[in-house]
Amino acid sequence: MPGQHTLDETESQVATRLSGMDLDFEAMAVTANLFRAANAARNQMERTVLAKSNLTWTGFVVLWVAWIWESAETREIASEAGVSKATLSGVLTTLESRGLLERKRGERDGRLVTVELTAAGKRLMKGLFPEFNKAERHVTRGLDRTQLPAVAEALRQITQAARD
Amino acid sequence: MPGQHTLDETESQVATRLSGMDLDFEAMAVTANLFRAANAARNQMERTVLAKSNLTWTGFVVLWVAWIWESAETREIASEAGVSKATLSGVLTTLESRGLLERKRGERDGRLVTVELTAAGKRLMKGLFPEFNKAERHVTRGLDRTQLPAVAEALRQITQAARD
DNA sequence: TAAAAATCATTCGGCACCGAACTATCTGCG
DNA sequence: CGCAGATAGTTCGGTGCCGAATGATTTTTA
Repeated sequence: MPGQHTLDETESQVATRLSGMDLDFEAMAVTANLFRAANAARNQMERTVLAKSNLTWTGFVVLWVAWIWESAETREIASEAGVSKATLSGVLTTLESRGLLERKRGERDGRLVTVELTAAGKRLMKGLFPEFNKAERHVTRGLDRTQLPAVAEALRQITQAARD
Repeated sequence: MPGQHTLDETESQVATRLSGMDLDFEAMAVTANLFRAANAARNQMERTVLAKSNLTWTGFVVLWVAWIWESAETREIASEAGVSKATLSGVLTTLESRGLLERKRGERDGRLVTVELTAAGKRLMKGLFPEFNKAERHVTRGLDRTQLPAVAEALRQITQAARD
């Protein structure tokens, strides 16, 4: 019964299947595991932390950005959250309809919209974020604490490089 | 003009805003940068490599898994690709309608479906993958080559930990 | 061996997600 | 001033994405 492959099996199958091609296997291993890790961590946190508050991942990230910055312009939120402005527009509508945040037209510049959490939104984040952080600790528990800053830094480098 | 914050600005704002709370800031930095990096890399690769073949990220990953394993069962593809079987079902329908792969009912077990690339699918992957790998090299170019294996290993640890 | 339980894939409803087209507003240059 | 071009956000159409419910097949159990 095939079915489930381990990470090692997958990587060795990759090496066999692609041998002879002129490829950068080390870069491949980094990106492949980057996506696997991000996916696994996201799914884990959605199930264990976000589901009970009926929040999607992106909804949470949007609330988080607005919370951290007290008040934020939409283009800024889109950039921080890593979604397009089209997506953000829909997500904001959802969150606004649930009373978690408010849109405000810019006064000085009528094109801009700033977003601010409502009291309910702030309350939610205040209760939720410590739990979220516990999950963050959980998914990083396999790493030496001393190497955490180096891993974070490596990921920052990837982010920079991917922005061209 | 606020608008765009750098990574450093964001992280220092986070530290200020959350100071006093009992949080694991190092774990937070790792996961926050994990999602940023994965998102940035994915968007980059979608735009530069996948868009011209009119493939979505998930479509590409699904093709990739089936290509690497010659032929794969759907539950296996879903697991490797990091999507639910519900999502996979739709994606397979899309890719099948474009003639890139074929579904085959299991003969021994009638519940199973195996997926195999068509000739067109194999041709596409053969041409596309080297380009994809160039993009992988591109997004990791900010890292020391000597540290690549260690970064890949750290990401494997996160994947493991997130699978509970 | 018939009925119950398990396993696998698909369908369904609802939100997320994007690029492209559109509307509204602002800025700069003549 | 006035209009061309830039910039911000929303809308639109089509896919991805998930959990829950469903349908189909196999395995287990009584």
